Amino acid sequence: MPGKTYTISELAREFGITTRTIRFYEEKGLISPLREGQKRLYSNADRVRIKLILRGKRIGMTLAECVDFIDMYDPAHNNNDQLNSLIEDVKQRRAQLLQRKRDIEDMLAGLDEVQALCETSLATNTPGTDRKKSPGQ
Amino acid sequence: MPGKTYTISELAREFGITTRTIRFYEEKGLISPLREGQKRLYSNADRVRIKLILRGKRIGMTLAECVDFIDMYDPAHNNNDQLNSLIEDVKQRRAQLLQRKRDIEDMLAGLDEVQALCETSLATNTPGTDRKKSPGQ
DNA sequence: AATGACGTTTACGTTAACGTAATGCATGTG
DNA sequence: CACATGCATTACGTTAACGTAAACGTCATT
Repeated sequence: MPGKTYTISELAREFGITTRTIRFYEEKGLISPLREGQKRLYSNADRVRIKLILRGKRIGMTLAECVDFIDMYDPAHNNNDQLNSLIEDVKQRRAQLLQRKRDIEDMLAGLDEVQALCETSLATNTPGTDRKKSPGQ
Repeated sequence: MPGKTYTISELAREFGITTRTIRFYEEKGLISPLREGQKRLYSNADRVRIKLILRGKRIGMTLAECVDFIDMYDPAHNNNDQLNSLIEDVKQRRAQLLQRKRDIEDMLAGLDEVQALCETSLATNTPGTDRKKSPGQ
């Protein structure tokens, strides 16, 4: 089985991005699809890389950071020195991610408060009718 | 008590950003410090806003999104219509944040795998000595 | 043969988020 | 007083991450 392949516009549709974006990622060395003549042919591995890139972007990573992150997965790390430095990288990234996770949890807590305030405000705001300025009680 | 105030460079140091950045945020209407003559005087409220901006940025929000987010907290929402639309906003943002939280958790899981691989690899990689290419077993 | 749907390359344009001078005022300090 | 330090304004420069337009190739329909 040769593995399913994708055209550029298939992937663009799937991920809700433009073909320009995909070509741009290639230009930047983020993906390297095969060619069938002139046309690009994307493997499932390419597809996954794009997915990882978009995931990274959602949490505020630059494309360069995304690459770094993705590169951790492929086994180009032979000797102990490289492995050790990779482990250091992993530690750093984990710390960063945990910070961001805290950020998100704080913001979620903030949203909870806002929503609670809104709802009690709605409840006391002349419930039922809601005309003009709601005259002072 | 008039409340503590800060100079621009105090805040810059505290947050590890440049004064240029702080002035830029003002230029964009993200903060509006008082003036003492020519000099800017930052209140604690200003300080908190900066903190919130930086938190937003860490998880990949644009400055505009940060403003939107921060604005949710101040009670400029009077009538029911505004409150309801605010609640809608909150819902959307919560969904987005939850997505990003999932993204982060997935990435953390990925890091766990990578680290595990590294460590087993280190363990079997001729433990103790580590010279040249470690001849095939 | 023309139309349209897809693909390609090349190249200039755009926006966000600052960086980096250059220049000037005010204040303290040896 | 000369000089350094801190803050200010004005304005041009820069980088990332694409957008957008032009101009062309290739099939399958019509």
